[in-house]
Amino acid sequence: MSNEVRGLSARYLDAKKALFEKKYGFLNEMQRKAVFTVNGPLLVLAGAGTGKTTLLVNRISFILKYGNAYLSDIVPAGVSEEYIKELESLLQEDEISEETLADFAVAPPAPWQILAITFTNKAANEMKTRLTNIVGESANDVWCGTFHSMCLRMLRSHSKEAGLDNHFTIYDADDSKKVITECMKQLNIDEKTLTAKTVISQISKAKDQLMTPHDFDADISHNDFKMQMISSLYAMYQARLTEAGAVDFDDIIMKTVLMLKTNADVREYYQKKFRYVLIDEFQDTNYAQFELARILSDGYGNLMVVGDDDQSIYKFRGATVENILTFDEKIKNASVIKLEDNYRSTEAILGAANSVIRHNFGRRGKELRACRGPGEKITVKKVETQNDEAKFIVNKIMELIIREKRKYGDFAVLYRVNAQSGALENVFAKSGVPYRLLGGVRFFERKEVKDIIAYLSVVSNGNDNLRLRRIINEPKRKIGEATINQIELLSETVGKSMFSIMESARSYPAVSKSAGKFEMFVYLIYGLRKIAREEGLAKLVEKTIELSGYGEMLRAAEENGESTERSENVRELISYAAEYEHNNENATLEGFLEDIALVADVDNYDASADAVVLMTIHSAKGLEFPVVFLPGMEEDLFPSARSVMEAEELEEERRLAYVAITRAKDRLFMIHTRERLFYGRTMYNPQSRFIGEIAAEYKNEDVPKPKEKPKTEYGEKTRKVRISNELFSRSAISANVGKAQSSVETFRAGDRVKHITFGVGTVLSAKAMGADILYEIAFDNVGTKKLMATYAKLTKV
DNA sequence: AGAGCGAGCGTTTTT
DNA sequence: CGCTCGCTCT
Repeated sequence: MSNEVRGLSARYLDAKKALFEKKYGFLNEMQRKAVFTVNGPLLVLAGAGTGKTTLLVNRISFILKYGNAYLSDIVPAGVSEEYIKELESLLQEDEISEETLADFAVAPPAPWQILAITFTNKAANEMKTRLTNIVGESANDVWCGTFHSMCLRMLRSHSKEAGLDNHFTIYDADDSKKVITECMKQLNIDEKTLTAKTVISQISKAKDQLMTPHDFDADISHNDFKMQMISSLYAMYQARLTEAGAVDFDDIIMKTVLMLKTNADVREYYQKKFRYVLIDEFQDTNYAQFELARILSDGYGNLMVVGDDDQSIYKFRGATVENILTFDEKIKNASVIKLEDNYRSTEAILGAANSVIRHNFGRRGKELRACRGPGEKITVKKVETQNDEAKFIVNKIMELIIREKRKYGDFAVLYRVNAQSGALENVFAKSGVPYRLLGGVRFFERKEVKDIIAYLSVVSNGNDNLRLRRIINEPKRKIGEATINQIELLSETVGKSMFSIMESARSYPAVSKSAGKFEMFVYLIYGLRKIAREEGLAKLVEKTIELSGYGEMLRAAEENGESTERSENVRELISYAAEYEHNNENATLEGFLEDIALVADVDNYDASADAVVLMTIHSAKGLEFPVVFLPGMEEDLFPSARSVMEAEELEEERRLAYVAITRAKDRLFMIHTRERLFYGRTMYNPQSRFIGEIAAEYKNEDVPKPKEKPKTEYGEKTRKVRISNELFSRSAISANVGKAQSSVETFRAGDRVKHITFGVGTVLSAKAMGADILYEIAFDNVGTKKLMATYAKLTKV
């Protein structure tokens, strides 16, 4: 090769890279680097708000369009001086077309050769939507979903290799617990010796470690009495699931990994298939999930993981931060890229977040850099009770809506435990501020919904003994506990499912006298199976509700004055089925049940609704809000009392605080109370240590003024009212306020008024502020408050 | 079989 | 405080 040609090659490669750099100029340098690094293992440490989803979406679309174009040093044969000049001149253009870049494409994969795994359906859907916006419909063929949905897809295609029935049922946490409780009863284990909760978490841990009941039993560290019991329970539990043709959530992952490990054909099939594997939220993965990622990416070795060790908040349910901390030790030749430019929050908020998280040890070490202005300092507010806390939040929201022209949807109230939501909800409900409460009992966990789903499960899988038990006498069919136990006993001795015993009850003397009742039930299921085959899914759900007598039962309950909520929920399930049918051409009952099992919450947070959102900090991960309130910033609540004993747990709490702080874009309020009623007990806790960890320059401590002596003139008793100098006449206010506010009643100083939250009081002053009126009111029981007319909802008394 | 009542207990949660 | 669970009584 002559010197001249080599020079041309270098110039060609430079021009190519420059063109890509320019095309992706909307990303920062590190993001671009992560997009272009498509070969080999890659760890991206992405701090909060550093554009992680943007990166993932663009990396996938880049791979789809150009494959290995950026890194490749292939130079087309006979590349000419003219051609390179043309490329170089393209660089001067404002816009670089995709066609131009497509010429550089090196072996771009088909969409189905890319596997992108997230933790929640929400994240998966967002990724799909954004990907579709860039690459169009081909995004649908990318394997993009949660760990569980992707594994299920593999298990379904290879159910035989995984040792599963064609129609297996998925048991949720509730189902698992029931099975465990049954097993414990059978083994005569008292809940006082060993709680079902402990057993479940141990089994779950074992499955995370890919330990079968056999492995568990063989583990020498499990030789104490308790572990022996757990070991027997694990074996028994697993046998029950197998009989019922069911898998639990952990099984979905474990069985996939074990199948891939033991079956070379299946393994090689997927290893050849997936040229690129991407895993999101890697800090929340467990051992089994890491193994899965490792095996699936072993064909091409293109495994990219993204995460933030500082946001690992799910250790309590089996996540191992070590996965991300030691990724580059475990996976050879891994590149590491850090994203530290934060586009979300103000300097004050980031400063606070950084100063808190710095107190943790064992970090990868990242420091978020602010790309926005300094912003307002964080407000730390101390109040008396949790009721005052809620009122402070509501008032602040109302104030900021007017002062800063914000929408209700801009606000989030994030708390440590769901039990805090009650006091907040009360005040919100009274104030008239629209709010949405996340958490609590989810739609698919409601009893009536689970019951109907249990019917559908039995229709789909007659072996599902647990679900059969659930509905066999719901509504009442006069099949009592004793009878059911006999069926179960027979089922165990004969080795057939409970349903098949019921089918031929007449031939078993022990239960033959109830055979008539069983037949009714069996025919009900037969009938529903026919409907499942011949009519649509929504029809099936509807007829299940009616033919089972469940609908009748609910209607009867309503006539006795019960709320219509349960009927509504059940009907909601019909619409859900109709929607599923609408969205899936070949909708099957099995697919529907699977969807329900994996898509937990239909009332998911909908950012488009203009309402304040109330939720736990855990649920807020991955979300962002212009204004965030953190109530309950007290020791023993946050950090929780249980965590302060153990350094590791305290660090997890601190990461949780970090997540909470970094949700805020513009404003952050931390509130703590002097006293708090919690589980019926009053606690008096000092402010959270996390407030203390925030450097003073980022926070404003709003220390309550030294106990203001209650001024008698504000009191109900004396009826003396201080009249402010700033008082406007009624007409002056109206004039200032204009037409838009005509529905708001106006008041003048001295008027007695009533506010729905604060009660009765006397107007001290009224002042026009733009289109609104600001009232200062001395409430008889609450002291002085300033209220905006648009939200104050005052009435004359 | 089902109502009624008292004891006990209560992080965080997605799939 | 408010829910669930299990026991007892009808």
